[in-house]
Amino acid sequence: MPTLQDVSRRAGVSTATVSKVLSNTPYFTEETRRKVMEAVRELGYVPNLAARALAAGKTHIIAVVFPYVYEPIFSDPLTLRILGGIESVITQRGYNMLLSTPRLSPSGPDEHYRQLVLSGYLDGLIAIDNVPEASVIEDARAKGLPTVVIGYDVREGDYWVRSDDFSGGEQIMTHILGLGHRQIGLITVPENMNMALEHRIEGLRAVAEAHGLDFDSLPRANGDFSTESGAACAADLLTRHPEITALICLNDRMAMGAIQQARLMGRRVPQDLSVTGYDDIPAASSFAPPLTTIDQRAPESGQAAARMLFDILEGATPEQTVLPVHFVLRETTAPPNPDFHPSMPTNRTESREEEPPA
Amino acid sequence: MPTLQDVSRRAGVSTATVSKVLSNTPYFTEETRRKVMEAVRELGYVPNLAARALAAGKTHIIAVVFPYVYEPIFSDPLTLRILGGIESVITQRGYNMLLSTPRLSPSGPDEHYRQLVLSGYLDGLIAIDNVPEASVIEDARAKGLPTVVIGYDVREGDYWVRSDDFSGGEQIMTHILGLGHRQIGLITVPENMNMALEHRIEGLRAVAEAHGLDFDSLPRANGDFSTESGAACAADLLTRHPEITALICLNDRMAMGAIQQARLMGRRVPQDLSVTGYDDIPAASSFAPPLTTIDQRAPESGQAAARMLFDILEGATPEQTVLPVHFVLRETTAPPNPDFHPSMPTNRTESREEEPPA
DNA sequence: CTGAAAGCGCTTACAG
DNA sequence: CTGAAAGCGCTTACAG
Repeated sequence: MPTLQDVSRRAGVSTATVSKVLSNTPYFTEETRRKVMEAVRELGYVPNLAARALAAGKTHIIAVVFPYVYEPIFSDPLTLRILGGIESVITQRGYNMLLSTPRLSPSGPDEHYRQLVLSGYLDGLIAIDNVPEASVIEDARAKGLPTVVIGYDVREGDYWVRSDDFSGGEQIMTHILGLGHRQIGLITVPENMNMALEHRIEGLRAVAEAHGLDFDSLPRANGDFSTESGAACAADLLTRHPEITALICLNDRMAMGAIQQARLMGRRVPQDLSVTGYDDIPAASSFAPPLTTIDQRAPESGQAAARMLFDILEGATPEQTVLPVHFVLRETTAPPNPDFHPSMPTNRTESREEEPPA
Repeated sequence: MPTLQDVSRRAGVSTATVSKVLSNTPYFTEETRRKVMEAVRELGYVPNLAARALAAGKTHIIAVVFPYVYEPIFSDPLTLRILGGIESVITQRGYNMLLSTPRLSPSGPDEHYRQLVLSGYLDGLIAIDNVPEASVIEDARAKGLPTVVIGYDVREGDYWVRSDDFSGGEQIMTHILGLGHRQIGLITVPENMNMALEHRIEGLRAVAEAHGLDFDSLPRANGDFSTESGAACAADLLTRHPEITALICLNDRMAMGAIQQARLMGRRVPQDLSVTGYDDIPAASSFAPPLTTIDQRAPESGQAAARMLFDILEGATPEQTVLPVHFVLRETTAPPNPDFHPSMPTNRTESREEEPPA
């Protein structure tokens, strides 16, 4: 591959001049510029990024960090949408995106990741961080690497973007209560697993208590975000508390699992049981019935985080951002059915299709 | 940040020695090694990757290339699963993954991407390439950058991994024909859009013709992979050809759209209409009814591609790989219903839930 | 406006 | 087994 020196020789100027022309420094004649650009074209010169990085101290690489915690991030549809949002602005600015997925345990992220952060390879870092037990940005903070986190695990002085999870929780509970439900089951995840979900819960709690409900006495089961765990939680809750008329699930996948399980147990959704999700993943709208849920605008939060990072890189001091959340009313919620008696034996086995009209 | 030189001073040895100890070159005393490692620890030394890349000519960065063609890759669930497969082996080998999503037009990929490929920043490249009109690996080929493509748009001498799309097509058609269907509609994408899909079609054709069917006369509509386009195609096909009893869709999202549309038009799936998908995306199993489809083992193909790349990097000459595909029988296919008469008016509006048992 | 020269932080033959 | 020194390909004050 041709180097800067090859270009300078061919153009009959110094390497300094070539470098300046290429980096758009002002102050050189049009003639010089022309000669240089011609040599570049003739030689097919492309700058060596490693050399440039070493000399200039800038790599044009942004790390996007999605820690592996309890499950592979690659099975979470939300991830891809956030990533897409981040990618669009990084690409548009001419930067490159290094996708890093450190394994995160209570003792911190893995060694390879830590080395990467400290290696000088990165101009900036965007991390999802909602796990209270361990941080993926400690080294970045120590090194002073420009960083923005998407989530809640932050400290004073960190830059962050987050979705308004509290409001999402409020909106869900307001909707369910407004429909007339009082026997409400909760499908959540264990405490200390995810701070975003804890804020959703606080939103639920605020509205419930404002309505005089004892939130802590509501039946509750913990899943792990997966569809399967949602089904298991629903089975547990509906057998232990057959009086339940509404199930609030903290993500869409658990909601979809819960609906399938409820159907197996002879409950029609939404007639005999209302169910809500959270996230509005692509499958939510094509699910049958389409899921009532919260759209947290994942791509926008990715974009906001990336823009914030570039602001920092340019020396600005951006404002922290809380992104609004949007309630999506679809077909899995309805008023409680006064005629439904859970003890009534149902002999319908799983039949997902309608019977032909009589 | 401390440099190699700081370490060498502290340890009382040369930088050459430190470098060798760190890179596990043999031939130095245990004592030297101990001194060096201690200095490294005390100083918290982390090698500068840009300097290492420049000096050694190896960056430990692998680019993963998912071209944008007709739609954002970030809305395709398959993408994430392939990416997950690739990531697992790249991480395990201690490499970093640069995710690049060039915009691809008939005149080739965008300039920024081309610069990246030629910049010396990359040790290797893994690209999805199924679009016949333009290649994302031309520059990599010219430069001699180790590359493996997932897909069909390859030339003699390229390394590739692909899923057995032909067999997938065969298996689908065998299943549909075996059920007794002869009035079959096809939901595909336009020609020259995707070579993998063309191989699926050839598989369908082979089996159809072996059964004496005139494949080219089968009703066919073109979508664009999206759920919405699947619905539109189904609407088109079922109105123009109400005699259709089975719809073969070339991906799951179009199949899900088709099923929703069919229901709107008063067809029960699978009783009045069989529908098949392709890909077995996560939503396929939780769809109602669960989708009969083909599992193309996306994560495995990602892994196979990454392993192949490391083989090349180590100087081996790996074999091209065709990955087997797996038929997934679920609940959207059944024998044709002799009693169904499409002309019969149906007054059922969209009702995704069962009626209560009489 | 242009160039000579030092320097970014490593690795790698080559000597010893 | 260890070290001196050149070199990877750029950028950046500093002079002129």
